[in-house]
Amino acid sequence: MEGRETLDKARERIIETIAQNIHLYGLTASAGRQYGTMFFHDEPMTLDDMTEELGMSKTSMSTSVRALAELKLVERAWVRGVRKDLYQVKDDWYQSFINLFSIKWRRSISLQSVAVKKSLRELEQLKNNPDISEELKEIVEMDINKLQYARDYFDWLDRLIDAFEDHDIFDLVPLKEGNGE
Amino acid sequence: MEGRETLDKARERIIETIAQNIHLYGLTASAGRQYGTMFFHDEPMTLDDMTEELGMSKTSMSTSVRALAELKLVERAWVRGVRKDLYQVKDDWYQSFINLFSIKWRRSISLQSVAVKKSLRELEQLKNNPDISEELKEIVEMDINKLQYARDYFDWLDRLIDAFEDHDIFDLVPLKEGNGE
DNA sequence: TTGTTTGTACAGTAAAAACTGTACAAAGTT
DNA sequence: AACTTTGTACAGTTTTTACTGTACAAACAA
Repeated sequence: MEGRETLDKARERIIETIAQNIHLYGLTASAGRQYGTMFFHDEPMTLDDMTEELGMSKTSMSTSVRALAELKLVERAWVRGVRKDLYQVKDDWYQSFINLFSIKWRRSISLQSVAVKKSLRELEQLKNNPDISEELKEIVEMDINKLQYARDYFDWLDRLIDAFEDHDIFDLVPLKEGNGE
Repeated sequence: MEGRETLDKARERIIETIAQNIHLYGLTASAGRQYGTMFFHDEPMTLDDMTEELGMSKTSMSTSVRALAELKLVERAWVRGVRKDLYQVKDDWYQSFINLFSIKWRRSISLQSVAVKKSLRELEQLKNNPDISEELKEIVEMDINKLQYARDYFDWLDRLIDAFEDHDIFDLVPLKEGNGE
């Protein structure tokens, strides 16, 4: 087999594997293919480059590169003399993993915490209402327990993400040597 | 407002919030609603109970409870005298979080590691091929570096999940008091 | 055995998501 | 100013996913 062919096959395998697994980041296989392509492309790429490389519409390239950028998997680059928007992958994968939590999980936890706290307040008040039956009160108390558990859990998740963001996680799970942490 | 009504609204808010956020576990909103319903339902539920409660087909309940069980968010329960399959939520949410990584992430990491190692082997061999041009060799060496980085990253992720599974993570990010760890 | 209950495979349908092409606004160029 | 280039909003289409209903196999009951 020709050398360049071997190289391309080796790359293609990685790109396709990324495409098949990036759903863990809530992204589509196409976005994954785009990411993988940029990963091996050593210069920053324009939307037209991606259209060319992936054979998809420029509109698609625009929307999915946006999704990648929102998760900070790629970033814009500036090269003098180039007017088109340029994108390149952010090459710190550890940070990208952390960003998934900082961005997607943090938002989700916040929404869920708000809901839990609101329901908790309502149920605490209901519990103290003297008009409710003993039977209902017992159910309310059980639900309060469940929601307190949920509140603690989301608080823990928040602290976990703090530990990611502060890089304390690397004390517990160290990088290999020579990884520059 | 009637007491029972307050309770139901408080529950409904939580169930809907779970439904809107369970995509982080790769599950559909319907599966989230099913999970939330079971969370507040103190007895284990049958597929027919769920059909009743959620107004969806039994087939749907069957497939989505399967997805929930695969992620170990719910488990089967046995109650003497009941012939139907019974399901209940697993009430350790910390463990459920860990299970997400043990199950979904671990599988994904394994697939990606295999691909990376395979491509790495091919490129190492290509690099040592004396017939390739100097130009190509340089590209190959850069790709090898990238794949070594990827290999190290997946190795780190694997060790991170080990730390989750071994509960070492709770040394770094402790539970609140009274959470039974 | 025959009859009943229960879960799910499978085919078909409905709904949602991904993708494309056109059209246009914003910014740059001459 | 007029013209060009670039990114994206939006409408329409294609593809995928979620969901339903039927049919049936497995397990149990009589």
